[in-house]
Amino acid sequence: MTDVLVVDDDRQLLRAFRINLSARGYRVVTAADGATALAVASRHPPELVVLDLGLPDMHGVTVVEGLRGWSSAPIIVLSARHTEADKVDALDAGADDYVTKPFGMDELLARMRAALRRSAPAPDRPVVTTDAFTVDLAAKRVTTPAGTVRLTPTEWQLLEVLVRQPDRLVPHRNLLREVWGPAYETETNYLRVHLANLRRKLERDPARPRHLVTEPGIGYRFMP
Amino acid sequence: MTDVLVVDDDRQLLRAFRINLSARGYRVVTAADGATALAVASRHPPELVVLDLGLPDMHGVTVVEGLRGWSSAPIIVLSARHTEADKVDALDAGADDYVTKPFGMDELLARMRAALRRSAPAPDRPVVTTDAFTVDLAAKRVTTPAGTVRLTPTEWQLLEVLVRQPDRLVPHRNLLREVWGPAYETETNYLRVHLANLRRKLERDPARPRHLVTEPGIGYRFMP
DNA sequence: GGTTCCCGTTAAGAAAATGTCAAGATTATC
DNA sequence: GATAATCTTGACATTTTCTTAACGGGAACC
Repeated sequence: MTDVLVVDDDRQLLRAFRINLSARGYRVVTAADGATALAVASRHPPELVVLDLGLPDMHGVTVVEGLRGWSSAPIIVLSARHTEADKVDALDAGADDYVTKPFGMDELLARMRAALRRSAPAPDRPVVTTDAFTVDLAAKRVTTPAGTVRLTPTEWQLLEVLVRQPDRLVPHRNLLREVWGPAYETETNYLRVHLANLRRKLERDPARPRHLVTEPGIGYRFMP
Repeated sequence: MTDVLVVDDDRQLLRAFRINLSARGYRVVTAADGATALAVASRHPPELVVLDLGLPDMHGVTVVEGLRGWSSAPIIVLSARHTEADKVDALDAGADDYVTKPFGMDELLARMRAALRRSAPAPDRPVVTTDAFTVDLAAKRVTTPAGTVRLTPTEWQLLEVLVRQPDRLVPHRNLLREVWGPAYETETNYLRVHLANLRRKLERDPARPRHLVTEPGIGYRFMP
């Protein structure tokens, strides 16, 4: 089952999408504006995004950039604007396709299949292993030498953001924004507490973390 | 240099493509019908194909299928036909995008970039290397022959300002302003201390810096 | 030869960030 | 609606980083 996020402020259209896509075996999540789209996406990472550029709260290209910061899922942009400049902007921001309204549902479905086919050879690995634990992002499972570990929802989101970008230093702000939302960008307490919990569950020696590393004053880093 | 195969029976259009794409750094190969397209492609495998569906000798979809038999290069289809069925057929045959004529060259170029981006194997990050260390600004990682080095926040900011302008002399004032703020433009002490720390961590012989060079009385310079 | 200026080095105290813990609040689950 | 699980919040000890000041060396200049 493929997770699809549909972002549009037209409730009518959202309903049509939900019906059409569900009937074809997609699991559909919807959002009516850019902010909730980004929040929903980070909470529930989609495998494909259908994004209307005309959103009430922010420019669609901003949403594309926000998603591309951490996700490589294909993004199909919908828009009523036909000018070349609009298309070039959206595509260069990281969108995979640009469909102008009005469009046929069959065409959009075909474009979705093409985008998914192309992204299928998976730029992001489903499983990541270290010498202390193994993370299966698709199955949402973590195993250590001691056995399977239970993670809370927040712990999962944190771990996912870090694991999706191995060796990369993720600033506090990014972590907080992607897990808790833009309003919590200063709550570094949360990070300390939940990172500590993650370490206690995953690291061989939680007092000396080797895979979930602190970079004081900046953020955290996952090292395989 | 990216190899592009353009298939179209319109000589005029082929000429336009050759000029436009060559000017943007693509290496262009052309074919006027399906048979020669397949022959040329197998002899000289392209990294992207622009394919007009209206060919004199065979149906464009047949060409798509022929290419997909062995190549996974992105295929962008051009067509004068707007019906949904045509688009669905071409996309489901393995095409990555479907552009209807008439189209703008800027849009097509943007779609080519998007397709190539998606088919690219590894999104290589921009890194700066010297013979003593390597800086990955995106991941915030520095590696030396001895291994990875940990930098403090101010050390990172300093290094970033310098590395972003290779070979360029950055005055004290600029460094201080960008790292500490406009109120600290005279605190050259800070520079001495933190530059020394950077050198100790990065330079082969910190007493004789070869990459983080002092320009007495003026500022500092990063030399790759 | 001495003075001055600029720079590198060092170390100690101040400041800031982090890890840890536990209790209360919230949410989920049955 | 009760119970369990999870999250938030605040306090405190610890670690890391930054600031600050002092000292010495080297080059330019008188």
